[in-house]
Amino acid sequence: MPELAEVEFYRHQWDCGLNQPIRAVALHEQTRVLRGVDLGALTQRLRHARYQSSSARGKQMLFRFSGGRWLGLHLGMTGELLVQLPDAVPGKHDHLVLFQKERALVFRDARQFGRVRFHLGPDAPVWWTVLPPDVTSGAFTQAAMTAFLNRHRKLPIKAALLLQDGFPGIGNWMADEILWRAAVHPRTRVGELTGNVLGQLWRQVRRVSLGALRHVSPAFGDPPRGWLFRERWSEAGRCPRDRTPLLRETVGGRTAAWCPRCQPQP
DNA sequence: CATCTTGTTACGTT
DNA sequence: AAACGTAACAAGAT
Repeated sequence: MPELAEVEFYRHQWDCGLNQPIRAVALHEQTRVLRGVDLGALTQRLRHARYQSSSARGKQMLFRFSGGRWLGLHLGMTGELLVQLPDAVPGKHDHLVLFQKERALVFRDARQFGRVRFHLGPDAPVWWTVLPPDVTSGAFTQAAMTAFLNRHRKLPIKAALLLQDGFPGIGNWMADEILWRAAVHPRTRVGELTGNVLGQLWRQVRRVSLGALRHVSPAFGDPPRGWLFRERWSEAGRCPRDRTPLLRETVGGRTAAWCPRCQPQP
């Protein structure tokens, strides 16, 4: 499910456990989600540690615990964070559960495309520090975006928007939303985009990201009427602007939905 | 039963 | 060496 706004929603689900110690850790030993993790170290070093803070960069999350313990989480396609009662029994897809006195912090992921990382040390792990700047930050300038796109000139723009090195946190629905607003056909090759269109594209990356954070993150709400989001999932979806029936095809390995009138063939 | 899924990554080819 | 396209991962919904 999660793109940057949904990631923020889930991250805050664990806020109620801030400043409280972990009493016990439960995990599934044979789960894809925990691949590469030292399970013994995670279990023992997280116990008695206090949950201090969290942050998100794109679709990545980092949770900080006392004593230099760091938990990295990625939600994949179906991951979610939730809170249950302290005596909850971990379910089939609850791959990691942190028990506190008054609650259980649960990482659930049915499809197991998500990922857990664990790091010990005074500073954040390297994989975190080398993540690209958020598309909502000052570092994401039009020049920076263009420099990234120049390395992928043969790619359909829809596929380029899904590259996390250049557009961290953008996923399938946000990419379609951005292209619809910028009036760009998803199959347009990056190299075919003109200066004007690149400006539009950059503005819409920002608008859609900020809008998603505002509308979705607080309560997992849907974006308001007028967003492509409300139409793109259904077979009967229509363009919010002119009511033209949307088209859907696979572009860059994912389903793209677009308005053939607002986003004409390149 | 067939097909679909808001994500990455390994691998072979260009 | 990069960039590119596709299969694979796993499980539930339709």
